[in-house]
Amino acid sequence: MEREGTTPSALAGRLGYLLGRAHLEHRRIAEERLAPLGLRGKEFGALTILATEGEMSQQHLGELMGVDRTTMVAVVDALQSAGLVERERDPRDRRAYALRATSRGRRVLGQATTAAREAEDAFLARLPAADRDELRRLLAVLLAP
Amino acid sequence: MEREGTTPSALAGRLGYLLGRAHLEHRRIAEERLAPLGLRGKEFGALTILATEGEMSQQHLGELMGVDRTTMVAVVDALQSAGLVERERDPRDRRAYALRATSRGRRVLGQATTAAREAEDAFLARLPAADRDELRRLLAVLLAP
DNA sequence: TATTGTTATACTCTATAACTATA
DNA sequence: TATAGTTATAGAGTATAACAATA
Repeated sequence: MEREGTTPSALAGRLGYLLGRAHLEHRRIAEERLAPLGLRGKEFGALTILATEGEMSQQHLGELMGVDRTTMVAVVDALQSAGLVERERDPRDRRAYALRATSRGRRVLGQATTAAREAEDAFLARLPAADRDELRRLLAVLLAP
Repeated sequence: MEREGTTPSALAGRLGYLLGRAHLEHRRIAEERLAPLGLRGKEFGALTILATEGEMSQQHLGELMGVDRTTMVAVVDALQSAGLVERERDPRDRRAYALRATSRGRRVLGQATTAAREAEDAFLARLPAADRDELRRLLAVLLAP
């Protein structure tokens, strides 16, 4: 897709169209704000999970994110090159890594979290606060297991 | 992405994550229901616009959909091969087409619209009716011009 | 000169298959 | 045998550049 444009009335009520456009537009804003920190969206998500939930394998991290393990290699490569995540072998299973956010990773994550919140606020600017929470709630219900 | 899985608590409130997962899941269901009719999501969207708003050029159709004109070529090719859309030159500007849904196109669109509504219902199954409308309303506000 | 549709091409994203090292 | 990580590779999907026909 190329531009934002206006919603054609024929698609105005189509959920797929609305979700697709909203997702694309939010991602555009979020990637723009994360770029100065050297982070892509997936890297930010991975760093968030590692900092919040502690050490885990690449495979498990990928499962939590809904990303294939082959895709996770490049994501963790990027985080490691930037010094935000460390790869250590898990002593209980030396096939797997114990991935860990570095202190620098936690510091950058703090800035990235602020940037992400600003991106959300920019994207949600047209909605009053109550509606923002309602949108999050509705989406969370749809994705609940 | 590969599977559905559960939402990791660290990302549960992240709008980008919620929108991305919701969009992906809805598209999965919708493409599944449209496939028996020989339609992809974009083809369904293009056919809907043409049937609703009348003849227009490929360029204009692409702009309404938020899709590049080079991408529209294959979309319209598919619709034309299936006999759902006709390409005629616009007599007022012979560089452009006047794209038109055929009667067969309108007939298939009727079935496809039913399939799309069923897909939306399946996706929204967890939400009461009032919340479904609310979700659509909130997304529409965010995308308003 | 500019624009519509087209093609060739390249780039991004992601998954499948096959490898290695461990289990 | 099976699994974690890796690589090579292939397939979508989409965009950029260049072209022909028309304006």
